[in-house]
Amino acid sequence: MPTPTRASAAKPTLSTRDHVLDVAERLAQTRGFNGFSYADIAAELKVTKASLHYHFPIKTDLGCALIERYGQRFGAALGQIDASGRPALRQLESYVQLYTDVLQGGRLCLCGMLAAEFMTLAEPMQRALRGFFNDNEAWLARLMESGRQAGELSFDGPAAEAANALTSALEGAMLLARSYGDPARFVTAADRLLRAFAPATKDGNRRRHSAGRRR
Amino acid sequence: MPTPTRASAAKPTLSTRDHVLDVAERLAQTRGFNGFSYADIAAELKVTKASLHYHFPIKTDLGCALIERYGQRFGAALGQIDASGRPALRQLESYVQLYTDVLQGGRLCLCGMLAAEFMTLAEPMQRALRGFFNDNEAWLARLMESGRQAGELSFDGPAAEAANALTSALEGAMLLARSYGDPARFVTAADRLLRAFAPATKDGNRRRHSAGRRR
DNA sequence: TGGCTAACTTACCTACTGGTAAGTAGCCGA
DNA sequence: TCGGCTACTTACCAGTAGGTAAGTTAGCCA
Repeated sequence: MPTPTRASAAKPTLSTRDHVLDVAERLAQTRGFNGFSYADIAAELKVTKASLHYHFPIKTDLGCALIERYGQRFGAALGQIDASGRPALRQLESYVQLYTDVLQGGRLCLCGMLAAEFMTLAEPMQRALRGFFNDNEAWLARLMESGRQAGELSFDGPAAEAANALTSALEGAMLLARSYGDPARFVTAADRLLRAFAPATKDGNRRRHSAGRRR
Repeated sequence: MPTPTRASAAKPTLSTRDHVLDVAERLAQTRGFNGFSYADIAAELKVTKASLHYHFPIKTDLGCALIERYGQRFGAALGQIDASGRPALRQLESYVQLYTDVLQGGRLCLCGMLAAEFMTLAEPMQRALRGFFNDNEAWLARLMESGRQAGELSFDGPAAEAANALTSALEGAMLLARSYGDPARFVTAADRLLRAFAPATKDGNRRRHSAGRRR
């Protein structure tokens, strides 16, 4: 399969390398980075291990590429939420929906999974991982702070702390929900979290938001 | 080292087997269950791999023993919290402190770590893991429900859901805090969570609890 | 004192791990 | 048409994984 005629559009070949990343990503999100081998990917794509090493000389290269691509996609999704211009609480719901979608595909957040394996990862992967969480938290904190200022969200303390707490809680909820094979567990926990950020109503209660399916 | 004269007290030998579990536990909590091998334990204890296989024929046996012992210790700690007879919010703080202590030792919760690796674990370990989370959630739900009835805690919805959400959030907060090598991140997130369960005061705000060190 | 058992060790096995070296097939631009 | 490049393959490799078989040693009990 020698570069399938490089199609019409862009420059990069958009082929084997991407397929490798797709498979590796799925394996990493379900079994962990230490839970799959080059041989697993090779078997699935019906190529040789050596061909994988051509694209990603050592496994750390593969891991870094995985985090980078995941981070870019995630960033793009956040950009879309931004662009929607909806109220902050709705944007927060969309943010949570990102996690729900991943879990419903039987996966964990790639970076949550890698965080568990953190101590076994080479330093470049550790750095990339922290970068992902930093970007994520920065975006969330910005949303939350502006939401609070607009009176659309309510919480106390620094927005960065609230953002970190929310991300952490979502990562943990994915972990536990998958152990029970029950994504609904995640949705329930996530709803509860979101409710805590809804602004108080006149009677002093917090607004109860959509009990049903969003989106 | 043939059964060190079976000492004075109890029946089991309280020796190599326990040392093996100690080392395996630490490795599992730092590197994950797939992140260490029999050889790692053997090297550290200066015994042969085969001797480990004598105590735990296959790795799944070791894993199950790990979860069982961890669950018993955790259960005992919960029993002590129960027995303290302190107000529910204080008990909740003690519960959180259990997690803080683990993290400060550079470790993750054993079962949180195993939850990440869930899909790679043999069925007996998966069952044992769900058992741990069930027990944990049942204890927490009981505490929270009775705390709510006593007016010492405030939250809405089923106590079991609140319990699941709290445990999930703590597990996730450990994960992220360790990636940053910064246990304070965990403490901050945990404080925020606890605050959400404190009963409302007359002025409609939630009581701000001890910003400093508990315990 | 002689056999039984617990707790090992020595020596080995197969499968798989990440990784490499050297070759090759097809395209592409000069 | 020829050299060079990309994207592979074949054929390896050493190290490590989990696991086993068979022996050894020391205490314990009858």
